[in-house]
Amino acid sequence: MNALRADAARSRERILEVARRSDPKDLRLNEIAREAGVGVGTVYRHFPTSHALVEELTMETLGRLRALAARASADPDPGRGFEAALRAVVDLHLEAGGLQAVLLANEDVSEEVGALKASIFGELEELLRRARESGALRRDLTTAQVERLVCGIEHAIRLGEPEDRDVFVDTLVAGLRPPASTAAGAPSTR
Amino acid sequence: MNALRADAARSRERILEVARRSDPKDLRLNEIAREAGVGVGTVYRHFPTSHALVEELTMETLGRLRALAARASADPDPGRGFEAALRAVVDLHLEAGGLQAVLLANEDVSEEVGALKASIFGELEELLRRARESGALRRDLTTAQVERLVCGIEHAIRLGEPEDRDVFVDTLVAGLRPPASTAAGAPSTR
DNA sequence: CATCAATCGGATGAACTATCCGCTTACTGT
DNA sequence: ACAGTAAGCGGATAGTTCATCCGATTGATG
Repeated sequence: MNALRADAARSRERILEVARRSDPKDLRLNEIAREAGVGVGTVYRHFPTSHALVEELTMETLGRLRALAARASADPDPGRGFEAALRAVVDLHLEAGGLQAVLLANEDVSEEVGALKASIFGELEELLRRARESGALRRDLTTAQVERLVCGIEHAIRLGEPEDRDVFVDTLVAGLRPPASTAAGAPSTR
Repeated sequence: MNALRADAARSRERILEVARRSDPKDLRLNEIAREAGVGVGTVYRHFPTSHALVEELTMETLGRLRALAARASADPDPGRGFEAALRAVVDLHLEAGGLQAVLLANEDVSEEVGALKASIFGELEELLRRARESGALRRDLTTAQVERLVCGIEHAIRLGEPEDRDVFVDTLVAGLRPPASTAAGAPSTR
């Protein structure tokens, strides 16, 4: 279907290569065009929006996120799986600056991205459901809300030094546990 | 010292009035000039940077923040004072969009703002110190870090609906408590 | 009311976005 | 090998917003 012409594929690669070195939160398409030795029109042909470009840059990260969610879901201990996933997800956010924008967007440019996101959210929904049932996660938080809290922590870490990461994530993890948590006991609905 | 000329004072007021209606995170000085019926140069004369304008807009909020910190410090129960302050501070952040930028800036345009901030931070430092000692706050978090976490929560709330506020703040509050809080020696006054 | 420093206004240039369209080029079939 | 053609390319360009500069204006002062 998408038999890209040879020169087009080359341009696309050039653009992506340059874009990868740029800040995903502040992509200047014209500047990228110049650095990639390509016309502005070419960039806009391949990526009509800077968000489209961010999506493309984030694809690989999305793949890793899905794998990570699957692995966490497979953990026999939902609480442990959940916490591990949480930490890994925060790391992913910190590595890939565009992840937050891609995950939060409710409209996706690329269908591939949309499908990946749906798959990821499905997996996470299931993971969190089990975490809630096992008493590892507050019952009054939806998956979408947890996602936003992760974005908040990402924001907080970016405001300061990377060294904040561990304490901040610890803080988040602790905050997500049910209040008045009694170790491993039954969730006892408060 | 600052005997502002009559017309200058008038312009200044006009500008501030218009600016108060704008989004503090996205001030367009040229647009404000137009709406205020004033030349662009006039705006830039009074506020050389959009940050300077934000500072001015945030002055009142800073005053409220200081009062709030003082009140919390006066609470005989440091834990309760701390938690109350935390909730109020988050509210302040949500009301005044520019607060985060002003608090996080390490260089202040206005000396008045600098002095206010210093006073506030001093008060908060003391409040948090007592909170830590009383076991209401993790010992491995500095005041600056807590401030960043508050900014993170603000970010998370803004990503979604305002209804998230209460749960999110609960989450933060819970996360800030010392880990393994085995109620041992917990001074809780309830 | 003459003087002048403070203030004003907006023309202006720089930076960036995003579109449009004539020119060029890689593929296809013969 | 080569002509035909659709896909792709490049960059001129119009539209924005930012921030500066400076000649014209005006409020304060003696």
